[in-house]
Amino acid sequence: MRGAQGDLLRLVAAGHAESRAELARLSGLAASSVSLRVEELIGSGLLVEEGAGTSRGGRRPRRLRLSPSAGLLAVADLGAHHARLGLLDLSGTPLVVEERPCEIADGPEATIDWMAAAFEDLLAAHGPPGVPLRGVGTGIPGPVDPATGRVVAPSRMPGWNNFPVAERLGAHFDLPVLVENDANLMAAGEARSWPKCETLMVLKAGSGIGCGVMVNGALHRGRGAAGDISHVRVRSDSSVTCSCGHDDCLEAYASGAALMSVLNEQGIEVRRPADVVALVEDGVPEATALVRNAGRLIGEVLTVLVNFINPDAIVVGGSLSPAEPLIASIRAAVYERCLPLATRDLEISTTRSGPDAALLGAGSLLLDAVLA
Amino acid sequence: MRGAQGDLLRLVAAGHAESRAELARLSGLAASSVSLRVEELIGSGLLVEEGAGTSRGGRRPRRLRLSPSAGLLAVADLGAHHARLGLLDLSGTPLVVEERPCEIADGPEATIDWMAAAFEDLLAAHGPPGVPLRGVGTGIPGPVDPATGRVVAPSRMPGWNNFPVAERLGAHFDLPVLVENDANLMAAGEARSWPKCETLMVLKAGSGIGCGVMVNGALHRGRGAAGDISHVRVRSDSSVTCSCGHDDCLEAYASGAALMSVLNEQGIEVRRPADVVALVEDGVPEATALVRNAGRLIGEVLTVLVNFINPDAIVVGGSLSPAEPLIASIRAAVYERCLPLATRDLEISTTRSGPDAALLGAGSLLLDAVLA
DNA sequence: CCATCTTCCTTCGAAATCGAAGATATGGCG
DNA sequence: CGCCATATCTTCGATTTCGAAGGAAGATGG
Repeated sequence: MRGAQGDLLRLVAAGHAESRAELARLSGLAASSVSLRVEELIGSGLLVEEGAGTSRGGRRPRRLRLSPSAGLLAVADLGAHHARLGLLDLSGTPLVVEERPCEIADGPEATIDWMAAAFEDLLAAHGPPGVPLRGVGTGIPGPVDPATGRVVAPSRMPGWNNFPVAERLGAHFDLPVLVENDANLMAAGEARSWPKCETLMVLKAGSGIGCGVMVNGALHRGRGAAGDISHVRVRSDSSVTCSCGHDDCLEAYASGAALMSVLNEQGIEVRRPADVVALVEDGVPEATALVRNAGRLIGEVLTVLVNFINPDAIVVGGSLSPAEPLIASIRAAVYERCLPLATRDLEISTTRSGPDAALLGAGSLLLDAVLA
Repeated sequence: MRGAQGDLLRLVAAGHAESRAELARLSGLAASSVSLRVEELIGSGLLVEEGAGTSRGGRRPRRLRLSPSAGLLAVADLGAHHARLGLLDLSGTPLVVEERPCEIADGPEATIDWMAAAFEDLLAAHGPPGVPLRGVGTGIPGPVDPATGRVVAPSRMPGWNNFPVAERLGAHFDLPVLVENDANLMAAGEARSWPKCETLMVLKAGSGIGCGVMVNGALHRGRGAAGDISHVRVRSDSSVTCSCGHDDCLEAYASGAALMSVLNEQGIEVRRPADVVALVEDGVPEATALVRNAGRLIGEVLTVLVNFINPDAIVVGGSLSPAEPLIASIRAAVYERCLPLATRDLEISTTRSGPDAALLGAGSLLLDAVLA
């Protein structure tokens, strides 16, 4: 997929362009060059022409789409006790998504080999015959060094520290490989659902607290830990020591794990963050109060970041996100304390991409590698 | 300066490239095309060949520089009671820099007209004859809407709210005009001195507290308030109401103005932030303690941002920055509390560009407009 | 001092890209 | 319905860009 043609494909795949004219506008190439290239791409079976779009006052554009047989991407999102796995076509549309149990504590070798086998599984069961796999990618619940594809100092992944995940996964497939933090993938996935938002913060509120940032339309990786807010010190009366060794980390008060441990101590049995959401929906006051407090603490941290980054939107996802009081108190804290200029057009809402956000994000980022 | 040629000029002007070979590497153009273009640019008097560079194991490169007669930029940095003004050549090198008294409280019309006159002044006195002015720009001690060039909701600039600064300045000069927040300009200026740092936080500690951010080599503007940290709530025993109406803003404790007011209450007379620095250098314990506390508070705020953005460096500038205890306690707070991954290669130090950082930044940003 | 390697830069035919003009298709309006 | 304005897409000659080959200048190492 040599240079300029890859650019055109990417624009179509990412949903930015649907016609030759749009491609010309967005790519900066002359309309005639675009036509030539598109003809070639159609000739080689990567693009297909599909009906006509709506007129904007003149001749209707001929819609372009990636051919469903252009290729497949196999993507995964690893959690502590289960993994979501999916196959996407090159435009990022899911063919299948499954959730399977999987213990990350089994260590990297076992988990990655299991993932490779699961991908083969999905391909055999759902892959249209003759359509080649073009890339594989996975999200990891911990920091990933963007340069090397290694996991770096994860807090809840025993045995994974410094493990070369990308390398191991690449040994199974001779293809472009993507390994990225799960919250970062969520951010990349949500970005497709927020086309007007150049800078976006995506909060993953589950048993941990993660956050991914898109700045100017691109994922901001920093040194691999960018977006981390879980070990920010929060204002609090009591004093709790976090697993990281510091006192009063956000994670120690507002993560799903923290909420669950408090509830369990109070004799209210919960096993997963979703159970907390259920309690809130049932109107159990202890749970509601806890969730509301968590939202306030998270919101106070976001306050600093909103003033600093001025995002266009804050998206809340993760297994705790369906709990209404969570987002309500995040909103309250942010709107109350941030600069008017920063909140004037700021939208704070729950995920538009749903539980597959990370898989979609993996697809989106993989495209860049596959169509390079 | 049509497209591709502008790109080449910009690479030379910004100091990224010094030879045809480097231009070819950085611009992505073929070496032969670069040679052609460079020949034209030399022909039209914008570039000059100047001696030979150092060999990297083969033939020595022929050094390229922007012609001193290619053009001038007039830039300013407005403060509350004075302004720095300068002329730069197109490679951003200052020809003159002057500081003149100037009351921003006189309102936008008077100030901007004064600035225009001062620019004419400088040109008459120091502009080489026949070299055209190619752009003007200024820094403003308040938020600027990047889209319109208007000042938005500034806290200490009576009469400036919503004033179209860029428009008024443009009325004096029919040229590209840049209006930008002063801390943002400082960030753009420092960035040239930190060539290996893709993402950079630049703190301006003066009578106020400002901050500018470069993300992936580009200034991050957000909605015009990006980088604002002055109204972050800090942990504190007492309770102070800030001018913004909220309690316990960083600015109310750690800004130069706040330090000065405390010192004056204690009967130690200070009029400018530099006086505070002098007291610290004289070993006056009240001043040192205050500055150290300010550094700690600032550092605690930076903690959150460092974890989130993972900058490559934090640069401290502004009139308070020469006070050693300030940066020492910022360092202490950040290194103590941030994630190891975020601080591993993080450099925290004082300005490399000195007091002209904002002027240099204005030049750097103006170039993009002038050579577009 | 000479062969060899590296890097810088230019030359020149091949290939890609452009842009102006025109062909095609559609909506709007009298 | 016919005409105009608008937008999409193609054709084709002019221009730009590329890339392979080679010349120029210096480093390296016998």
